[in-house]
Amino acid sequence: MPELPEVNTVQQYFNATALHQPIDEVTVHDDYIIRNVSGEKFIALLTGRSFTGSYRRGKYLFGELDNGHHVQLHLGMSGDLKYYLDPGDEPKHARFLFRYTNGYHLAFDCPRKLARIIYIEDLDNYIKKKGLGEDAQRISREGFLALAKNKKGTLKGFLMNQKYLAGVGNLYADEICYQARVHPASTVGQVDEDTLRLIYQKMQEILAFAVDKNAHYRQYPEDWLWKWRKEGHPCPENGSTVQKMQIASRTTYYCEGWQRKY
DNA sequence: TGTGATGTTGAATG
DNA sequence: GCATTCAACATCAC
Repeated sequence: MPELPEVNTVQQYFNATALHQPIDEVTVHDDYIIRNVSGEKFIALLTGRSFTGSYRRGKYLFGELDNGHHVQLHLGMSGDLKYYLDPGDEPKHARFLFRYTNGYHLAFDCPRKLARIIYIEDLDNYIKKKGLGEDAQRISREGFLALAKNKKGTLKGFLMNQKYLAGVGNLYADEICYQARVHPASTVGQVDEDTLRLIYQKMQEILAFAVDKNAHYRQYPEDWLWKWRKEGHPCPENGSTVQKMQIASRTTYYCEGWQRKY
């Protein structure tokens, strides 16, 4: 579920299901994903509390508690939330769940266990210490350009580095590079400013569209790379075939000849 | 059977 | 200290 638009969708789900109702009971099936406190401690910290709001920064979602503390709900590769009444509807890989006063449950489902749940007393301090970059949708164009200056790494590695900007992952990085017509392996510092502005603009358009569609990729335009992102597929723009290579340690797809390399 | 997958991290390297 | 790369993490699906 995991890049910015997907996490935004989960945040809306969280807001619609988790806020302003006391947590009667916390059940922990597997505390592997709870990284900074034990399952026991987690139960003690949350029982009787309620969530009053949420804050999302890139792929990082934080539930705000009525004591001012926060719970980080990072989805990893396969995290998801499910709200349900009948205990029989508990998802298969629920690692922990809350039962509310109204009898409903909210479960954190996570097959691959790469999620990261953190109990945080001081959110500002946590984010600062972590060095988490500004949200990709909220960063200013000037801020983006300043970050890109003199970077020696690849464009894709830059876009995906959460310390620079938070929210872009593997799929959206490829989409942004494709639509801006820039090769993902380009050296960031070599890309001229007009092109960086275009990359920023495409990033905003793509993220806004995906957020608007609640990250339901089936509703994405047919000409998005995402729709035919596989090796050897013909590129609709110039008749070349889609290439596959590793960039910044991630599988990357692009159209040779369509995307200029700097 | 083996491979790869929308994630991050910490160690290693330049 | 900073920037960058990459193996490791746990599980499932093709």
